[in-house]
Amino acid sequence: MKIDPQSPADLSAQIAGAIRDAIVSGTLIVDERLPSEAELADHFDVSRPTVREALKRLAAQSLIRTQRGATGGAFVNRLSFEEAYPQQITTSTLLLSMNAVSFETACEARYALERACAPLSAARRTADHLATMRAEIHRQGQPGLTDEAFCASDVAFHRALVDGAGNPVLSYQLAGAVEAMQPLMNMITFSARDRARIIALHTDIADALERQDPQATADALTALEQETQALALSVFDVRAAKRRHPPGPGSPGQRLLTHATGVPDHPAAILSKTRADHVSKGR
Amino acid sequence: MKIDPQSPADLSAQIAGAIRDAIVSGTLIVDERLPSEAELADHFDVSRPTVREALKRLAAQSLIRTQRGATGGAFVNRLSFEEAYPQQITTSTLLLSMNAVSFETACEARYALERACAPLSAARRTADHLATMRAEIHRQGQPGLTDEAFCASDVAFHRALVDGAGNPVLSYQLAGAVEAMQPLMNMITFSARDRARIIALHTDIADALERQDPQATADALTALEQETQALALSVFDVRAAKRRHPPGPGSPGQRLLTHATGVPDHPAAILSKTRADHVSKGR
DNA sequence: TGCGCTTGAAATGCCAGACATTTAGAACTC
DNA sequence: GAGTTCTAAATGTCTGGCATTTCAAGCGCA
Repeated sequence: MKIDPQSPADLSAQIAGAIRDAIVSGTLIVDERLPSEAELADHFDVSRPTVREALKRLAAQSLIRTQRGATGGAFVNRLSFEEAYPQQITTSTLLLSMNAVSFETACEARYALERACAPLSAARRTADHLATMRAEIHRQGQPGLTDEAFCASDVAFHRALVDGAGNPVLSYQLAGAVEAMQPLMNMITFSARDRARIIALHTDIADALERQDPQATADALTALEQETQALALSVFDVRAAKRRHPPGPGSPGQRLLTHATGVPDHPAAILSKTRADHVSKGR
Repeated sequence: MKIDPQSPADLSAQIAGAIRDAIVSGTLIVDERLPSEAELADHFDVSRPTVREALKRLAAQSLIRTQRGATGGAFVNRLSFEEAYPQQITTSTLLLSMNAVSFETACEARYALERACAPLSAARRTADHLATMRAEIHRQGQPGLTDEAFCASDVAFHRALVDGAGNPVLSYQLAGAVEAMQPLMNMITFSARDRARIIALHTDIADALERQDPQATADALTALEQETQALALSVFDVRAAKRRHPPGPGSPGQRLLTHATGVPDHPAAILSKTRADHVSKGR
């Protein structure tokens, strides 16, 4: 494991990269203890703070965890799905909010991915998954529910659908789509949305899953997608009409959000706070 | 923006979390310059090295970039899909290699996601995408091709299929699946695989996409999935037979890889090296 | 012998101060 | 006005040290 002191890149970045490669390639195995900071500093011929910066970079990606004390040190962390979820969601959220992604594109991707789960979920969903979905549908129908709570329930409903497929890899991959896109889409549409219509479509989905009918499940998801797209279109029309100078045909299209344009339409504060950084200690 | 000096969490982790929240919530907008390290140290009432550790954590997640010199500093980074790709792939690779994910589960997820792209790709694939796929098929048929090169070509083929959907969000979400799972799956199967059979199935896929036939595309993908699953089964059978004491019915099943068991079957060194850490400078 | 306490060592967490390097812009010269 | 030099600001790095946490060995005592 070597670094190049002449490289223009930061030493701490180089060191972090070298250690990361060792972890990814399996040279360092799970729960193995890395050399102490002093030993690493000696090995790479740098100072201890530089090594520490490198280790913090790795800790931020949950590749290592650190423990204080006599038998402490840095250990290769067994990256779990639970740990990876919040990072995935944070990254997906920022990708959508910082880039010129149209609502249509995000919505299309989200439902395409969810439809991929439909046949598996129809085949394997347990009674628990169905019960969760029914409960969320019921909650969504209660009067006085805030928009934020409706949005959260919506996410929980779709999470249950995805988890119903019984495939943790799928659930992980979908987490970014469902948990990041859904709240952003809702922020745009929920002020105008017709809750009764959404609830009816959710009921269609749950019914189809209960019957274990994959085609009906996919069709219901498609209907929900079209409903969402149509709703978004009307929202954008209203907004465009409100502006005195509606954007011409050469305009960049409707951005999904906020930060990219510097003109937030809704605060992003309802996004779940994620703290992907601090790795739980212990083995 | 405040931190709690009494918290058991590292100060640098707390500071990184506070700044991350500000970025995700939009309080700090893209390309905005953060206060200098000295000012941050003063604000949070910590030393400069501690602030630096926090900034390195954020840099490791591509949330900020740093610039040296008179007008330098730390800037909120516009997270691009290109930057997020390698992180996504590294994370997916480690999730698969460090956890007890069965080959069957990973394969199922991978093809479910890819089938989600099929209808979109059938509708929108350009001549370029088709040409890429045909070229990769041709390369796969050349004699003397190493297993690693065949694997790389396989990945390129499926990337073209996914990109054909013309949806950057989908392409990003699929990157983890295709680029991380495919090489791992190939490492298990490529020694035994029947290249001619794979090439025939790839040709079926390309043909279906050329005809813009979504159902045929999905069916061809399903056929490829079944071929892969069957191939994996036979590989596992052979391996089990080679062991003097084959695992009993209560065994944990066939793990996808390597690190989890500490007994690598194949070196993971062919995984593409990713350097998700060092953010390119400049705006 | 066995239990509990003390103490030491090892490791990370944190700090102070300093120097090196890079870079943009101001100031200056021609 | 163009080119050059100088300067200041900021990050990158190092030295050295202290604080804190944690385990384990050693010791005393019953």
